Amino acid sequence: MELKPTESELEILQILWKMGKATVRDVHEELAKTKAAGYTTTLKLMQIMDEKGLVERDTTSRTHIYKALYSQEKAQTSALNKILSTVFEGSTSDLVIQALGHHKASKDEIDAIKSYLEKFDKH
Amino acid sequence: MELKPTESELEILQILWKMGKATVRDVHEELAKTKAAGYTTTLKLMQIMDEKGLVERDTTSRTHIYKALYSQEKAQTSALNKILSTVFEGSTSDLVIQALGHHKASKDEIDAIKSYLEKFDKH
DNA sequence: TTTTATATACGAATAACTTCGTACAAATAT
DNA sequence: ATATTTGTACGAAGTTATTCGTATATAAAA
Repeated sequence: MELKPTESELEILQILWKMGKATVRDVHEELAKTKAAGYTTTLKLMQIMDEKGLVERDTTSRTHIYKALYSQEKAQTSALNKILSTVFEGSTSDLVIQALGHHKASKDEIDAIKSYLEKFDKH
Repeated sequence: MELKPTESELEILQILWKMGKATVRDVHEELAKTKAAGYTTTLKLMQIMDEKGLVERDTTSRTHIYKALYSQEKAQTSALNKILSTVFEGSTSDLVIQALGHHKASKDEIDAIKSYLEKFDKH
């Protein structure tokens, strides 16, 4: 089960995560807002994603309805694992501190992280 | 200045970050430990990286000496930016919490993060 | 000195990913 | 009814990245 979305596939997944269910046209129009691409290009990509099992589609109607099978959380975990091993030498704390340092989180975000960290004291 | 390392180039950069300075053979032997690849493949990649400005090389001797110009920190920032926008919808706290949740940090790491967070209270 | 090992350069084959054109079927509009 | 629009399927061209073979030069070994 070698299922790792490519760059373009990830763009489509992002839209599917937001929309839940969507047609090729839905996705394509959303995509067109930020990127120039032909309709059949999007179609082809989504067909490939279906073959790979990244999405599933309901083909009962002429216009197929797609939804993501590869979840956002799976993508998050995979992305974190990858950069941890390739650029952070496995150090979670380095990653976290870098993230906090360069992408200034809001007060609320900081609080959310602090309260999350409390869990680690609770045992 | 469009300088973004590819997957293979990143593997080589990782080795250069560790070694500081290295020859093609140095890098290739290190690479061979985890991956099968011909010597000239590594050579070619490193030549391309030189053209791109990802590395620089001293060519005064027959055996060229390479070192990374693209720093590990730059790679870290770039990697974080990318996954923040592609899979974390820009939420640093989501990223941090996911990172802490799935890759259990050691007590020391948690402490390092906590003390880092104190800075955010200091104003 | 002659062979052998090791180095770079570079063209080209291969592979992976992306994009598009065309064919054709079904739905909608005229 | 006929034309137009909208949909899928699919082959293939285009692009980018990766891999490798061969030529050639230098250094080291025999």
